[in-house]
Amino acid sequence: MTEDARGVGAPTLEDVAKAAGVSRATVSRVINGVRNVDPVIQAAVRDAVAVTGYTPNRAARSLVTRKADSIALVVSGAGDDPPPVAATAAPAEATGSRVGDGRSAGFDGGVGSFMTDVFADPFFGRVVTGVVNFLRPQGIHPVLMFAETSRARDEVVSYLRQGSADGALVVSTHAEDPLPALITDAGLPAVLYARPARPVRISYVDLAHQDGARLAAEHLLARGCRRIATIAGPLDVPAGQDRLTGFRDTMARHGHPYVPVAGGEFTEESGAAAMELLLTEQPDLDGVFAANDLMAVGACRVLRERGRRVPDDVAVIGFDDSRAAASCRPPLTTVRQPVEDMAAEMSRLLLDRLSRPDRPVTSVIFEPTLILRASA
Amino acid sequence: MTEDARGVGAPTLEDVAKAAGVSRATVSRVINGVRNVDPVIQAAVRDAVAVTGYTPNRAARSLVTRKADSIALVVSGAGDDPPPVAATAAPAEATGSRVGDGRSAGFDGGVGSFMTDVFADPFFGRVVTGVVNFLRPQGIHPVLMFAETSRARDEVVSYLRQGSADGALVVSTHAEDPLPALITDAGLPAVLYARPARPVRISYVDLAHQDGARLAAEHLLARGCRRIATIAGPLDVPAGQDRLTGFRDTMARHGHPYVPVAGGEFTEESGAAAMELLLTEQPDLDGVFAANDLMAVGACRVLRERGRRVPDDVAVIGFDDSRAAASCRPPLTTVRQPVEDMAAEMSRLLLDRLSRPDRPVTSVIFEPTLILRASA
DNA sequence: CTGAAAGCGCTAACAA
DNA sequence: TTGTTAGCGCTTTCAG
Repeated sequence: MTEDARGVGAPTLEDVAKAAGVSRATVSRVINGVRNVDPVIQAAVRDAVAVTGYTPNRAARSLVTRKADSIALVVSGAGDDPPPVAATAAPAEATGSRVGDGRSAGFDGGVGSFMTDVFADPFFGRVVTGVVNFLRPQGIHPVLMFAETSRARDEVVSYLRQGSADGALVVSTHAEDPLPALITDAGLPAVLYARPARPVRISYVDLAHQDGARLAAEHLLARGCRRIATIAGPLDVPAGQDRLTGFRDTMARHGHPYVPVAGGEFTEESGAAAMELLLTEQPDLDGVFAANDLMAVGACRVLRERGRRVPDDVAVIGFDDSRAAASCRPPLTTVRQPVEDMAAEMSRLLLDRLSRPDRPVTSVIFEPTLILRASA
Repeated sequence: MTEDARGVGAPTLEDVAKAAGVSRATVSRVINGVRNVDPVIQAAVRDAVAVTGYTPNRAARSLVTRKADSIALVVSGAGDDPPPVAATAAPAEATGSRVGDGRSAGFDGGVGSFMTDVFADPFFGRVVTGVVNFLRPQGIHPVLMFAETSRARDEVVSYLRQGSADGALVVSTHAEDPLPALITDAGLPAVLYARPARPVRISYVDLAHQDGARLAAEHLLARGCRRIATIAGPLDVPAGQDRLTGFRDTMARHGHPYVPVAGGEFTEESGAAAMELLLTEQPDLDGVFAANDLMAVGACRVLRERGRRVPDDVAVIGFDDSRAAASCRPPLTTVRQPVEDMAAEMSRLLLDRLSRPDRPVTSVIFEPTLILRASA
């Protein structure tokens, strides 16, 4: 063990200054790359830094710069507070919880459930990938927060107000999510993934969902499908609504005013269930557009189980181009949503706003593209 | 917009003190719940806090307490640095965070791939769930970091040394991962998920993998299976090795000195491939133990495709009791690894160590349990 | 039980 | 170009 547990004796600017025979200010300058420092002195300082093993203290720096050099990555839902459990004024600190046997007692309400659902969807991993890819080179790392209850939301706002993070990247999973409004009302910088269901003056990044759905419809039609149905996502979230609308519009424009629709929840299971329904209503259908890949995978499974060949009997198109699309059997033809790029752009917008707070609220809309694989 | 953009005029202790007609010290006391404060004054202070909308400044607090009230959640690999791009002698220490223009050129090597893989496994989401469930009530939120290259590892160490986080929760994905050693060598507090492949003086939480494998073997045997094979995980990671060893030992003890083994990578695809191999070697097998659920799911798929009924013709047991186990068809009988609880315990150990740095290195081993479902 | 005062380590004027 | 000097907002002795 090499001492220096970041505890007490951690070297400070003062130490380095002394070692280099200059002032604190000078050391600070070279460390922060400020111009106008004699090259010779720069070298001396660098040596001193190396010798002393100096590392700048983030708290001290933040205190004066008023920036945390940190951002929060928030996954937010729309839930209310969990059933007002015990009113046992939480004794601030304290922990305890001798684990023991194993089985999770599932305390703390539905936190686990919310988070489990979040991670079950490949979407979130892609967002993190995009965010980290962009932020890490800038030396900043996201603080992960979940805001599925009103208390959790307050904590997010409070966290930001304390200056623990300079801003937030918010991924909203539900339409009625109050967080975006809470954040902007507090005057805190944030960028959303996807346009908020209710208008809020906040920057966001989104996809032209309708265009994507149009691409799917046109492809199905061009392929010769004539008895086409669709599995929609939740209609209370803009993405679900837009994908359905876009699909219907295009179908109508091409002489198919009526399209059978079954609703799903963006999960594989719900997609399978919807497919069953559709098959009942129209046993001879020859084309299906699912509003996301997970549902398309479920649909494919059901089609196979029902003796339909994909794509020979029924062509299937998904949406997102998530990992599930490529590993599906057959591989899914799908509409690509460049989640990683969008997440990176979201980060860029936030950093931009942080460096120039006067910057106006901006949105960036990405264009989807059709990815051709085997299912259609 | 309601002013107070956490920018300039944020109320400070001073403001609250003034409003309450007391000193800063007193306000600080009530805010931090220190005893010995006149109830009347306490009330007055609380009012003042409410009126002013005061929120303590985290940087200022950290500076004096020397604690960040934050921990890092690190997913680490064993990779080396990406292709030695530019040899631009890295300017010693320094941070400077010279932000660039913005646009992420998708550089930084295969970060995306590493992260994508991480999220593809249901394991990680469970770890996060357990960690957040435990940490959030204490008001602390994890900073997400990936340490798949040597540079990334250095950044993690540096991040901790800067005091940006008080300690680290490390989930290692590879055997040769140098991070645990790097961290302890720097005298920084950390807890690992799973025993390190190479001995390191560091606390960790782990599962009695061998016992789990024994449970699986015994169940298969008790069920009447006699031609049993196993799909192993990567043997360079302790979990993979132990699950195989435990299975083999138990089988041997019960008169089955030879067990066909096919290797997998803990992924569904590799499990499917392994199953194919096994079927070739021993077409009449009637029982399979897969070292994790994902591989078991792949195995089930292949078995079905090859006309075997599960569990009638072949019984299948998985490991982990991940979400995939329950949603598999048929639902998987599996050995449960209480990941969420283990992650919570890991957090508890770290917090414990942080509050009492003298605490000795500790490990907690959880016992697996057999979860009976339909596949065996 | 409360107030006064001394910093924590760093940056950013302002001088020199 | 470099050094001096104020603080940033908070906790924490140490008096009172």
